[in-house]
Amino acid sequence: MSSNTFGQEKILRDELKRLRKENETLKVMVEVIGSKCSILETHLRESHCPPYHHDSNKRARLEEFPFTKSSKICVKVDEEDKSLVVRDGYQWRKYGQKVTKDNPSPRAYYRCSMAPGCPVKKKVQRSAEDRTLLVATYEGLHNHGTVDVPNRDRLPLRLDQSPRGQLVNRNLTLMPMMSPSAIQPPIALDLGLSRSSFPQDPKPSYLSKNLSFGNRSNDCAKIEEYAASLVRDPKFTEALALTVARTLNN
DNA sequence: CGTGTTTGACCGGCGC
DNA sequence: GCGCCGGTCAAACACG
Repeated sequence: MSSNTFGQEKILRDELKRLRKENETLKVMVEVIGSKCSILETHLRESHCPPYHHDSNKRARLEEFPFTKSSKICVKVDEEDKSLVVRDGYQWRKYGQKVTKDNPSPRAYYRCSMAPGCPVKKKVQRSAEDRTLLVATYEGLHNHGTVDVPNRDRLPLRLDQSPRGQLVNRNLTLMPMMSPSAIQPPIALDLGLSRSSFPQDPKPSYLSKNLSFGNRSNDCAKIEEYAASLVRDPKFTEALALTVARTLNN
């Protein structure tokens, strides 16, 4: 073996390393782009879902202002994923779990633990209709600022390692630093990587045909319009860039 | 040892 | 008054 061959091998290894890194970068970019799609899906679902007052629970009467005192978000997760975790940028402490009458899935109760005395609570429960949907109901107003945390665990974009080894990107929260989250809850996004990470299913789920709103031309127009407005919004772009940068750093 | 989760017990509001 | 039900508490437990 000549030293020339060793040199070539080293070059090839370096190149392979570089390509792997580039591949990772591209993966993240695809995820972020997909997140836009999920934003639209979440918003559309919210606009279609009636407020969460269908049961006769009296406490629900307090929820008169859906986006100030109480609000609901839907997050798509893997159906096999039993955990009731919706990562929304805040830190939550679980204080209870209960099986409710109208839903076989347990409901988890969380309190915000980011600031002492923060009154915000959230309930997370799997949707009775769609088992892949986690419904998180927020109550109260945060008595602290928005999230700007260096801690990796609180990063908006998180790639979890599932027990089976594939990357599970549970959700993404985009919170422009200037938006008072006390007024509007963070937007939870599903990037659909739990499936797209499988080699046998290379197509990201957000690109798949079964987007629930994709069939109606009216919805498509709405989506296009909303996507365009998001792209024009410098705050959104900034948050997106920040998320990408943080992910790459980690 | 500190922190977070689990889970059975308990509480309070409401309908009958 | 009683029972049902959602929400909360708190002791036990797990984990890093």
